[in-house]
Amino acid sequence: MPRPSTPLLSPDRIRSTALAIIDRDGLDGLSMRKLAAELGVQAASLYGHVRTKDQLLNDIASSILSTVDVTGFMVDWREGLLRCARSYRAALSSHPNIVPFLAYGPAGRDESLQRLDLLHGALVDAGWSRREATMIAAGLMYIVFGSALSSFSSGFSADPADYSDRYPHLDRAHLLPRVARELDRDSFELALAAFVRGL
Amino acid sequence: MPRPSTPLLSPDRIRSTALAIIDRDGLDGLSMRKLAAELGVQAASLYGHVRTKDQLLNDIASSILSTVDVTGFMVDWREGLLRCARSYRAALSSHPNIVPFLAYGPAGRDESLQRLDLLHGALVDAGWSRREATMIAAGLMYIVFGSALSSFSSGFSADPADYSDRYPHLDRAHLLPRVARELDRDSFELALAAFVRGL
DNA sequence: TGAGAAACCGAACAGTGTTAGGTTAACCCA
DNA sequence: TGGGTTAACCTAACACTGTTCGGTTTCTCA
Repeated sequence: MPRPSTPLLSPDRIRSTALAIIDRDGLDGLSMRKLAAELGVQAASLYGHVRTKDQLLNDIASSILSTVDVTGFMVDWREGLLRCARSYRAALSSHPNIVPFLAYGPAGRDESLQRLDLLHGALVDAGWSRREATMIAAGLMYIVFGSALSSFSSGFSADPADYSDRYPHLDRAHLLPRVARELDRDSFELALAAFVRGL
Repeated sequence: MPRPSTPLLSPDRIRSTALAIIDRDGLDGLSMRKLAAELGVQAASLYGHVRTKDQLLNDIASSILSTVDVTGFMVDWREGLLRCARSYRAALSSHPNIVPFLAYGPAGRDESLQRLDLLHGALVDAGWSRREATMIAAGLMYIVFGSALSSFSSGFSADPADYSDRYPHLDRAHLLPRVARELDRDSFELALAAFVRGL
């Protein structure tokens, strides 16, 4: 098939299909050939619209992070931290399979930095020193990314019986995926509340 | 070269060489052929000592995590949390390039679970409910892993000039790798202290 | 001394991201 | 209406990756 009448590919379609594959099959489940096949196309054709796979993943990540909301900082810096962290986590946990990628490379993404910059400014305005503001923002990111990694409760999804005898103190209930989700959220809320309260 | 008089390979030698490559070249820098070459051997020979690359990485991770110290819980649960978190972070940050691997797969590693179990038991003994203990332990792991990801300060190591104009609020100082290390540690300590204090 | 296992190697398989070069259709301008 | 340019796709290939199969040699143990 040479040049089709209406283009089959567009950066948007590529990104959204790639994200769908990641959501469905995990980060390792995405290959350029598979992505191309899903788009009804050969792998090489993708490179007319996308510079590299890494760039594609970065673009996807950026578009996810762009949904993070840092407004509501004008009220109160504590409230601002809480909202920002919750919004960040919501964005990440809507596509958990891409989090390992974020955790991988450098965080030099524009979206991250713009939001970090806003956060930093708001904290300085609230009376913290620049250094303190940087550390508080970093601490917040620790909790957000740590909780999004899903290596914890969600990582346990094996047979609870395997664990119960070997780790007597661990509550078996949280090994069930359904409970794990909820517990993960509650753990995040607890960590966030404790962190902000302890400042 | 057929069978040599004294074996060239051993699981230990393979693990330590692999870890050295990871430390030097990053997680992506480790391939079985490169590892074999560094050991003066062909890639296929590795599979007589190691089941799979993933298993090798898991073993390396386990040996790193085995250095985490969870003693000192008998004094005080707060002190126990602090020590455990610091020890955990020290272990991770001694080999930062392997952290993305830990952040990736499920945390079903024996070393992780044994320590989590001890932590959990100590918290319950201190009067927390089982559910609370689980969430506190999770929160602690969020901070430890979040801070070990190095996607933050260490991820910025580009030219500070690139950032200063676009993100006016961000302190440029932390873009220097030397300062970043220190700032990362301080951010971790601040987050940890705030978290434990806020409980 | 002989059997069997242990340790390594060469070659191959299926998969990966990516590039070079070719083919055709759509578009724009004369 | 025709001709050249360009955009969009393709096939084929390259250099990798993890892993397996079968073979060769040497060591170990009975």
